[in-house]
Amino acid sequence: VGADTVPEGGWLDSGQLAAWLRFVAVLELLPAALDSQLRRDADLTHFDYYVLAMLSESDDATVRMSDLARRTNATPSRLSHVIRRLEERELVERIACSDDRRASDARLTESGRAKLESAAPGHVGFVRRHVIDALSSEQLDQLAAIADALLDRIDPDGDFGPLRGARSAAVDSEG
Amino acid sequence: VGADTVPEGGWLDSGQLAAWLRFVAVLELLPAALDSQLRRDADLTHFDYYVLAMLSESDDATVRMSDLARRTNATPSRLSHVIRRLEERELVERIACSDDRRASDARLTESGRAKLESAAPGHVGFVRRHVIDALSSEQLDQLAAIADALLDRIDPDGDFGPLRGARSAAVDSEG
DNA sequence: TAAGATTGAATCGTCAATCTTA
DNA sequence: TAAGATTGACGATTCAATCTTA
Repeated sequence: VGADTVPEGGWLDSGQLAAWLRFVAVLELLPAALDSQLRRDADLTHFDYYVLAMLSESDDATVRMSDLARRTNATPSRLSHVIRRLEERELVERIACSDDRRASDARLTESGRAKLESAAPGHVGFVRRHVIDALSSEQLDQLAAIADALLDRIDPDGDFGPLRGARSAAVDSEG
Repeated sequence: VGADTVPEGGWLDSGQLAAWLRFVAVLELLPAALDSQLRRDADLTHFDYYVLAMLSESDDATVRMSDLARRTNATPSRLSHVIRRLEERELVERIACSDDRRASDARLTESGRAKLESAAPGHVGFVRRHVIDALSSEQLDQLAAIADALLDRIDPDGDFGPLRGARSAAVDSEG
């Protein structure tokens, strides 16, 4: 590297900065909009909704806490607080685990399923109008690829989030 | 519309859902990562940093509160609390406005500028490594366009955020 | 009457510490 | 010794109400 180059990547050029500033605006405004819609219409945060949705898609509507934390992109602490609040509202219940007595399962109650089903149409409609329909189908594909690339950097070990990209269990490969 | 169509757009297909789930993971994890880096290295939230950065780029390092709220994508209430905390740490100061006595200006102090300058290299490096360098230059352009499209839906009146897209003050146009 | 800004109460998330069991 | 999970204290954001001035 020459002596008079910018040190280690340096600042952002104007195009990079403009893209970053717009993206930051989305990072601030979109979660706020999702929370606002769900709180107003269903008295749920977006994270609450997500927890209920992940439970509803599982066998017996039951998921191990540590697994649920991973699926909802949350720390164990955050999930524990949220599950406690949802349990007070009788939307979920906690069940002690028989095979591993350190663990516990969260389970969606009937009342929780009813809450989710009453909230879902409004929420899905909101997501459709504000995100899906705002983008062309090419842009939606691009967004998925971009999100994958970002998650590889933010969470390289895959501790959080849905299974992504092309590496499910690429341990036995030759590369 | 036919009688037996799905009501108003209906659910998301599997491709749309997969893209949305990945995007939601980014919305959860990236802000947390930004906050974590800045809190650890500079005792600032990402929003704190953003406020200081917006002030530093303005004439006399001074911005009207309502204007600063728009530029930082924040509600007046949120900004007011944050500015109070930053003022207690002597990183900003508030100045009563002479021309409009309802308004007040926030101004970056010398100490605030020093804080920003000491935090900037580490933060910019983090953004570069985790976002900019994770994407191709085509993807970064795509992300800017996607963010624009989303902001048009989330904030159609442009109450928040940086000036965007092709409509700066398109009032006098013919279209 | 509305714009600009602030405040206090309540809620939510984070961090560090803890407790139990594998 | 580490994994799974929880707790309490603290910090940050939201919501509704308020206050002042245009």
